[in-house]
Amino acid sequence: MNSPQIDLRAIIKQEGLRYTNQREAVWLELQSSDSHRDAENIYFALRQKGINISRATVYRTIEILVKNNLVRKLDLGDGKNRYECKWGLTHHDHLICTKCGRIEEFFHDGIEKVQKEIAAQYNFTLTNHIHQLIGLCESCRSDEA
Amino acid sequence: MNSPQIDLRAIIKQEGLRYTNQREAVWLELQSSDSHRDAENIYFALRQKGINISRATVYRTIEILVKNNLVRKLDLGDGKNRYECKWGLTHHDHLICTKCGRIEEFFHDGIEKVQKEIAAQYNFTLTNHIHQLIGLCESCRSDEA
DNA sequence: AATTAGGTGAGATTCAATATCAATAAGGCA
DNA sequence: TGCCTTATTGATATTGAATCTCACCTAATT
Repeated sequence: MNSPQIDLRAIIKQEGLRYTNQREAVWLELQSSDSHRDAENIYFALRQKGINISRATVYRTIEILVKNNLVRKLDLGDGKNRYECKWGLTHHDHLICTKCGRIEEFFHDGIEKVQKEIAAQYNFTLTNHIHQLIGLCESCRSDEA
Repeated sequence: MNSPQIDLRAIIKQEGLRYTNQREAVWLELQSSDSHRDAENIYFALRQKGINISRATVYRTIEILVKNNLVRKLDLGDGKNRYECKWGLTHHDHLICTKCGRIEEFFHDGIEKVQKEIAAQYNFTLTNHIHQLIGLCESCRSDEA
């Protein structure tokens, strides 16, 4: 399921922004992997490929992608944001192993529905949610003790 | 339901730590309000009361309280951790208004159960979870144009 | 009271993320 | 195509929460 060509150029234009090599590069880099990467990781990956880009631009571009719903920002609680390309992915939340950092994705329709009910009950208009199950994965648990 | 006297001294001792004025002060300050406060807020509140304490000690003490399950650390995604005194509170998660910062608390037994099921399914030992519903509260929604 | 090991505070340090601003390049137009 | 306007970029400084350092202080035991 390789990127069925999202037209980033069109999206960027629609926002009244300019389509630059750097913006394209960040988008391609994010698309190249389905893992949960931080900004520094993206930055180094691009530099290593010989692409001239600065941290500032990486951060700025990711922000544009997030705002346009192409990329999801994750806060795993370790002080740095992670990003995952949303393209081709269905919605999911995360299970996180505190020891090895392993991340599993889960989805539960019932929870999604209940979330909406709760929001309605409190008169909130839901725009987002964060749901992370935190613990030890199987192999890390057996390592303990 | 005012603090039915948790014996912080006993807990601190049991940890092999010393019971100091600063540690007591941080605990009392956290107990004095049921809102979601950051470390800086606690720090200033104590200083304003004439208590001599440093940021380092505030952070260190809160960490002790968190480890001993007296205080809950919240990451609301704005770069600073918030803390809430757990004493007398039942478990709950949060609804957060992105505009005014208002925080509502919710609890749903069904979700709690499903979380455990999901963890079991992935062979994770659950130690914690983060569940935040993010959006606009009623009044902020009507403010929007 | 003396001892001693843990605790504290002021300030330095870390680190992710953002701001600054001169230099650069995208994209419309002639 | 070349020019011009203006958004964008990049090197660097800056921010801000949180942590570290280490000399001084104090709780707690004898």
